[in-house]
Amino acid sequence: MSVKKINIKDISEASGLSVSTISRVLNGKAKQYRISKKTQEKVLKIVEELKYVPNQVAVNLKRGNTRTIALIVPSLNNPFFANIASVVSLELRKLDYTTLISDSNENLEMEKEEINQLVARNVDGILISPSSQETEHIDWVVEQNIPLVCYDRFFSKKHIPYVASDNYAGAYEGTKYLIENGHKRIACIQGSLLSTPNEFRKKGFEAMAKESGLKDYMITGSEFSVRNGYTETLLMLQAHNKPTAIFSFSNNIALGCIKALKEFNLRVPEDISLITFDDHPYLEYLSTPLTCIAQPVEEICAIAIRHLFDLINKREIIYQKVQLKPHIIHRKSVRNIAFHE
Amino acid sequence: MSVKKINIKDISEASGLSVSTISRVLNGKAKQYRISKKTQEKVLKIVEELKYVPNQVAVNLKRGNTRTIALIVPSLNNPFFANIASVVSLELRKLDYTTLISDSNENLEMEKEEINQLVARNVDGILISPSSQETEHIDWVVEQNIPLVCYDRFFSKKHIPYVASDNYAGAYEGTKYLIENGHKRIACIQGSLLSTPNEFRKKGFEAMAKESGLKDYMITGSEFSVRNGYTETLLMLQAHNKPTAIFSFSNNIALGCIKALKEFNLRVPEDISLITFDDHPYLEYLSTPLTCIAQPVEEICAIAIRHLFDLINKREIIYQKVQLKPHIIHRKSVRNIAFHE
DNA sequence: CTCTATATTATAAACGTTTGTCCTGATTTA
DNA sequence: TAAATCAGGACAAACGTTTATAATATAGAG
Repeated sequence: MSVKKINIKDISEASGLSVSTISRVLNGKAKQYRISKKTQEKVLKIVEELKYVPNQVAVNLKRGNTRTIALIVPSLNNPFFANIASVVSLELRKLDYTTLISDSNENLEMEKEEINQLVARNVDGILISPSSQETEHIDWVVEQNIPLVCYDRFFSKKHIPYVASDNYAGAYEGTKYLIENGHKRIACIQGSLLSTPNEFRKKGFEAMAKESGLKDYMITGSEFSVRNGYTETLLMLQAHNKPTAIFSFSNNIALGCIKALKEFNLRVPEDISLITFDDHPYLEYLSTPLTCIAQPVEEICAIAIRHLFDLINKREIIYQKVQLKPHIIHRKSVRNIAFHE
Repeated sequence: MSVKKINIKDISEASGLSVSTISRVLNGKAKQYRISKKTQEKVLKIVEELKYVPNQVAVNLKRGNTRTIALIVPSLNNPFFANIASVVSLELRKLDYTTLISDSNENLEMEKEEINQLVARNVDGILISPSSQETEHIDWVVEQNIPLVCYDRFFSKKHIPYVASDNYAGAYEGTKYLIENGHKRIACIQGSLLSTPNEFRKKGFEAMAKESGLKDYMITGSEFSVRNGYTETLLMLQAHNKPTAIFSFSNNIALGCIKALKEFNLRVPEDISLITFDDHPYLEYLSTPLTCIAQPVEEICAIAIRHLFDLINKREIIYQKVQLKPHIIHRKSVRNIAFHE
């Protein structure tokens, strides 16, 4: 039953050829070393028969690379990142690379541990959406010449390549849209204060607010989670003057928001308007189809991967910082109240 | 800038101790080999200073195991599996194992390739939701004594451990619920014909149909996808006598279903009732909160992991087949039409 | 028939660890 | 005082590959 795992030496013995010959035909170096057709066929035949597949661990050790890219996401439970994980792993597979998906749980310590693991495992590159602005562990990676690029979140103060949405523009436009629809009392529910997307979304919002003379607004919340969206909404609904519109800074926040609104029997958009960052297939079929600011996920992944491979292949690399414009998907959750009050 | 990756030999030289001593203190075998406190501290200090982290590739090669478990999902874009991926990777991390998530894209060839890769990479175990009933590649894994357990989908004809929902019971109960609510014309939209969950859901449905004398039903569809749900719904809505209820066999199918229903301006449940397999956070907030048959995801993951580790640790293992009862979450998408026609 | 090319395959070092075994002093036992 | 024990650590083989280099055989040239 239990067949010993067969290795290249077994093939060598079974064929009467040396291991180097086996290795060479298996690695397509047959002509380079002028190995006869006959020998090649013999090798291939035996390999086939014995179902030999080279031990990648040994190969990796010898070659020093692993054809593996690590993808660190803050949370796989966030559909935005699940989506990214799916896209990235499919893309990388096309390039014949394996993806190692790591969930840092929005936790710096876990992230550090993971980075350690990943470096120890000799990954060829790292794609990361960092959970904080702390960079010591990241610097360590870079020092070792391990290619690393940030996606979605990045380090504002470091020269580390990244690709992200233009969150400033997204928030700016979203806010503009709200204001154009007559909203004068707007509440933002933000996510992790430490993340760059949040920082820029906040700035974009504030810029538009300032520009249009909006005074009556609040920015609250502290986590990209359902719970945060829920409790913050609950809180603001009990304040003396409720906002006429809520700007949610992520899909999970929006979900919490909707939950709270429903419990309060508030209709969207009749009683209150809602706009959120991040699209999701279900958004269109909610009791009120949700207007959102959609990020160009596929493009972000594609460019991040390209940058990473530029690094891996040591191609001429300009200091890469890319911001992609998100776009508003208009659905039904924002009401025009310009003439209603 | 570019620091050469430091290895155990560097530590040995820097400390004037032999590599075996370094290795031993790092692996907690200090007392076993009676290494003095002083030496231990010295080693630890230098390791700390130089930020040495052992090359896992070499460790793996030497030890023959990788502390890595592969999780093969048919599609990460399916929230059900994304959820599983998240839960499994978090659980495994607690056990100090790394998870290698692989997306087989519902595609047997890809699955085979991946299994090859995974075996070549010396994973310590495989958790798989197979994309077909073909088992040649699986048998090959088992022959090599690589622990493998199926989750969600499995092989009906093989003695391979699995843990899944009791899909028969789920469909049986779901159908019963529909019938109790007066539905006499029911359409099922099924998923992949090759998958066991689909097989049992279909059987459960048919059993209940037979038991209650239901004659007027149809079973259609062939994929666990949004598109399948969409087109099948479109088709059945154009038939001469529309069903009064639709039983969707997965979340993605339901999404397609909802989309088609909306395009036809059909209200749920006033015009047509809908029930689906799989829960999802958004279901509660859809224009009609969707009644569903929820699978015990966390339990499935937990048990699958336990079985896998039983195998890994060669514990006494009874031929393990586990089916967990799903439960109906009652929301608003099924209408009682018992007295309406 | 010897010599040089040329075609083909073998040998062995190296990748970075772990670990069984051996070695050296020092201390204790008898 | 010789033998035995023990503390502390070093050596070197092994894991399964890849690859530079060496080796051998064959054939054609002269």
